[in-house]
Formats: sequence, structure tokens, C-alpha cells
Amino acid sequence: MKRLKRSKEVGEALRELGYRLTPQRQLILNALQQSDDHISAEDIHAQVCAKYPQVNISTVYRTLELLKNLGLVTETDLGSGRFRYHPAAKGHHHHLICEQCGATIDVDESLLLPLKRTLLMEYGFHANMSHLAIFGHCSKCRG
Amino acid sequence: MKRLKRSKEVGEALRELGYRLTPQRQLILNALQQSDDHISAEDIHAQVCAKYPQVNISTVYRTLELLKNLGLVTETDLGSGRFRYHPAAKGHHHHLICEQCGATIDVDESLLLPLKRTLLMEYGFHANMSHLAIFGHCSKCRG
DNA sequence: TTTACTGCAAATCTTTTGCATCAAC
DNA sequence: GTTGATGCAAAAGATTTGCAGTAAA
Repeated sequence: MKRLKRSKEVGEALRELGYRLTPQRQLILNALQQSDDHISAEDIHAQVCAKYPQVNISTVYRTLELLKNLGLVTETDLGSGRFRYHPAAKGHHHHLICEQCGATIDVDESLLLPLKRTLLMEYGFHANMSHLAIFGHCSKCRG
Repeated sequence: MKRLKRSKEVGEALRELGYRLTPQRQLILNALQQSDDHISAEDIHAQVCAKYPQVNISTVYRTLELLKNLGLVTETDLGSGRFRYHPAAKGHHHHLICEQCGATIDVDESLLLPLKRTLLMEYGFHANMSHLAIFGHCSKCRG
């Protein structure tokens, strides 16, 4: 298990890559780091605005795209019609999303390893299953 | 294996449910039925317009929502930024989508049964995995 | 005749982009 | 001082909605 990078360290990494470490970026990194869940661009923007109200949402989008391209965050579509983001350093897992109550249950990556292996052997397909979203009904709603 | 319903029969079903069977709806049902692949609202609109040019895309969207709510079509997000539709009667299968060349490979539902069983046993979660989309790299692109 | 359905246009909602200014290095 | 990053406003693209007119039953 890789040690979690704190946003300060991610910031240093950015600078070493030749990017500038602006206060906006630091706040965005903090918001990403502090969220337990996956958060949307709007969530991040709201959190950042609490301390620094003039930050524009397009800055959030631009920073997220940069971090995504550098492999520092993952982008997932959990079916809400908007993307959600998650620091890559926090590791991979998948989501069971209840279509009735909206609950999301995290499941470990290992659960999908057998499927991954089958796809590779039978189809030669290398599945990139970070943050797969599986819809259905949770135990409570099935009653 | 359930017999495929022809669009005429789906139309009858609609009428029996108290909905009106308009020419627009018949054309939309035809387009859905004749497509081998999953098609987008825009694809359907283009096809419908070939015979009946004044049909508006909002009618396509409204019809698709009706059919979706009645369980007659399934809606899937194959990662293109737009939804794709498929007649429910044509059966379930899943998609491997190559992130490099964009190829989509259909895989049978049975491949996911072990996973489905695991999710049910370990999490009490009843996965509704019609048209799951799995991203990755196909054998050609892995070269 | 009734009222569900349609076309049109305008509104949504999320994300992207052009551009002049600003600030990190 | 450079030039990459920002804020603003406006554009983009897919989908939705209000409304008055139309046509399926």
C-alpha cells in the first residue's frame, strides 16, 4: 500500500513538473484530499469559495483536468449526470449504487479480479476498472 | 429466450396501456428495432427525419423517456457523453470499450453472473447489470 | 370531443473556451 | 520580466420544459 500523499506533497510534485502552485490549486487539492467520498467539481468549488470566494469554477475544471492528465486524480461518472473526482493516491475501489435510495456502497477492487482475468483471457481485453459503477438495489430496499 | 417483439407489437402494447400510437412514435420504434447497435437520440432523430423531416428531437427524447419508464428500452452511458438506447426485448449484454481506438466489443451477460452472485451473497446487493460498460484496451491496441 | 402528443423556441445544466489581466517563478 | 494561471463572460453540447396548436382515440 502506497502512502497517501498529502496535498502539500502533491503540490510539490506539481511544482517539480514545472507547473505553478497557486493558492487556488492548493485549495482545490485540499478539498480533494479532505473529502472521504468522491466529489464533483461543484462540491470542490463550493468548498474553495468558503475561504476564497472569488475563485471561478472554470479554474476548478482546469485544475481537475490537469490533475487528471497527470494521473493524480480519477474521474468517474456515478450516474448523477456530472463527473466526480477522487485522488488517485487514495486507491481504487468500486461502487454499488442503489437505484432506489441512492446509497453508494464501496467494494474493494479485489472483487473484480476474477472478471478482469476472464476478460483478458477470453477477449484479450485489458480492463481498466478503476471506479466502476454498478447499479442495482441494496439490501434495505429489497426488504 | 423471449421472442423479439416487433415494433408493431410494442406499439400495440403502448396503445393498450392508454398511450397514443402516433406516426412519430412508430418511426422511433422502428429505428430502435432496426438498429443492430445501441443508438443515440440523435441517431434516431436522423433516421426518423429521413422519412418525416419535421419530427422534432424533443419528441424523440420524450418518447424515449416514456419507453424507458415502461421498461421497453434501456438507457446506457457508453462514455461518449450522450446516452444510447436499446430495446429491452433484444436482451442484455455488456460492452468492452477500448479507450484507445474506441472499438466496442459485446460480451454475453453470462460472463458477469459470478460477480453478480458474489455481490448478492456478500453485500445483499441485487445488481441490475443490463448494459454495463467496461473501459480498457483491446487486444489490437495492446499490440 | 377530449386531452395526450407534437413542434417550436427558449431554458437548463455541466463543461469548455477566448481573451485580457495578473501573479508565480 | 516571462509566460502560465486566473476571472469573466460567452459558447458549447445534450437534454428538458412551457406553451399553444394538432390529431389520435
